[in-house]
Amino acid sequence: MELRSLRYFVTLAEELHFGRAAKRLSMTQPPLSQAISGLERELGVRLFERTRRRVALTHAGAAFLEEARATLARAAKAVELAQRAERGEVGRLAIGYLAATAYSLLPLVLRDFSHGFPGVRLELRELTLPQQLEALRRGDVEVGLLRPPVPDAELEFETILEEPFVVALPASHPLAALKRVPAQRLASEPFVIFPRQPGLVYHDLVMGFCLKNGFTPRVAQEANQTHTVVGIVSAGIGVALVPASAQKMGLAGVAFRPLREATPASRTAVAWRRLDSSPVVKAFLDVTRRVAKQVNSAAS
Amino acid sequence: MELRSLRYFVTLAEELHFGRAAKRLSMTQPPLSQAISGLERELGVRLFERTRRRVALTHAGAAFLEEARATLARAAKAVELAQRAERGEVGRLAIGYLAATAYSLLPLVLRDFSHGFPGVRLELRELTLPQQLEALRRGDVEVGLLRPPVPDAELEFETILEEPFVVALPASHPLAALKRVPAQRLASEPFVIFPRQPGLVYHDLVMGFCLKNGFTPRVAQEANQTHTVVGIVSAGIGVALVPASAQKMGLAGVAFRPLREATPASRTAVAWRRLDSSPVVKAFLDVTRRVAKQVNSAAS
DNA sequence: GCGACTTATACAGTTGCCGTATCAGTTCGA
DNA sequence: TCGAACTGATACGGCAACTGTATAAGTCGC
Repeated sequence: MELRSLRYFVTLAEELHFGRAAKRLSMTQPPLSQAISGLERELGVRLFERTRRRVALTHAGAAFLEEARATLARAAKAVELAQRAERGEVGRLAIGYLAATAYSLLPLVLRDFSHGFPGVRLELRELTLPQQLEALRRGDVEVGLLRPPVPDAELEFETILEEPFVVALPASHPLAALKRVPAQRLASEPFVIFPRQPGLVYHDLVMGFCLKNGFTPRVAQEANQTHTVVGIVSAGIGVALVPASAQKMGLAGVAFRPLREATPASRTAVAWRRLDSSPVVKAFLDVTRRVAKQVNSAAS
Repeated sequence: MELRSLRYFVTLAEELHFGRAAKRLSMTQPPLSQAISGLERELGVRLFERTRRRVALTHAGAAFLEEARATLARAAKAVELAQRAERGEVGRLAIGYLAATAYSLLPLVLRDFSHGFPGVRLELRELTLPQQLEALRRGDVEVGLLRPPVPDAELEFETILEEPFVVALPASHPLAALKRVPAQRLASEPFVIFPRQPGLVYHDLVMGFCLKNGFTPRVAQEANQTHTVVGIVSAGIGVALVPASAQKMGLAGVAFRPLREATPASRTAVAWRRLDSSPVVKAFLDVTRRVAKQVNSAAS
């Protein structure tokens, strides 16, 4: 049995007239007669009650009509879905992200992506950088929002966002009265700082900045995630240098001030498996780049 | 697009090998290659990732596979359903029945029918005889269990059950002490009787029986349904002659006793529209006849 | 680097679908 | 009552599309 037979059958069932049905099907009446009787023979079921003058559905025909329509609809849906899938408009996408991105980049990307691709089910995993690398390798997530670099030949990444570091101070701290903080004034402050770990550059960036400005920071506390660092600052333990987007966290008890000196860039990147040809991933990367461009231009 | 293409596609998606897929499809490899690339061209979607040596599904192909399988399954279901419909194994059937049959014939018929034809959804309507005739004419029910005769040329009926009348007595009535009641002993009793209505024969049957036995019953109360009559008897208002199957009602406070004399037959019939060619109706009639035959032979 | 393997292409034969012509039966009006 | 119009079925020829055989082209493994 072929879909063509079903299309003929449904049309005839609607018209109950071979001539008109044939016309609607852009064909002549004889082949339609043949096709229908062929279908009946194939099924072993009389679908139409035919006098020489009138056509009516049998009970079996009525039952078949419902299913035939459903079959045709499902076939159309299959085509539609395949085409949308190729354009990356359907499927699922697991996204790994650093807690630090959850307040700035991620929500913007998610808003744009879910708006443009409502057929894609998103799975969100808040993961640290090493967890993300592992998840990407294992295929647990398809893309990750993280800090470059990504030292893995299987993975590819692209820096999408650059922002300066700012000083995070307890709200009551005297330096919070300044509009811009000179680096020198931090020389005697206790620091909350990212730990030195292989693959994590923040420790080196912050240390390098301090050394360049003539002092070695006194480490009061280490923490390896930005939101943890900011939380510790809000508790009054010390000051910290954090990416400017940390201000978006909206945490009470913390003041953020730009530095007078130029800081290194805090970079955010998106990473994916090098071999991944998924159109959903491609679409996500496109959205991410577009959103990041807007964020960058709005910041400058 | 045709189902053949889908069958080819699904098989190839399962084998991921043109040669083996072609073998499973009882064809050679070249036409399969052509059919698949034709399908891809028609959809405008690459379904397979093909190197010269390996075949893999694309993401769009995976999405299409799911729908293609569903489409084929639905098509198979359509065929199955049409064939079962022609055998009367699916559909719906609205049954009208007298309250009197609800305790004896109807449950037996329903049990057998729903067992033999689980695909048929039953709709049950308890209706009086004139209501049933109207419902049958209007097509609200396809079949009816009722009292013959059926005075309508559009309808056909068949008597399926004959049973004697018995006396229904208040449980405390002196005559309840007898094993069989002589008709004469009812001469002075107050009677609960079916009203005289055109098309209803019970009134005439009961009156005829009494007259034949030498008395005219004194009418204490009229009621036009058997279960109402029995209810009134149980309230002590009088005695009544009712079909033997009324005993199945299981109503407290009523005793049933056979009569010493032969009574007219209380007949039950099944009726349907003369033009109705529904296989479901045919199947129901068959079941009804079979069940009635068992009931009749068990009673004699 | 050669052989085996796998998919794509070329070409010819056949099947099967479609259109034209026509038949057969029914309905309706004169 | 008879014929004209209408409707579905059948006959037959043409053509498109599918299938099979033969073969090319590219890849993997030894």
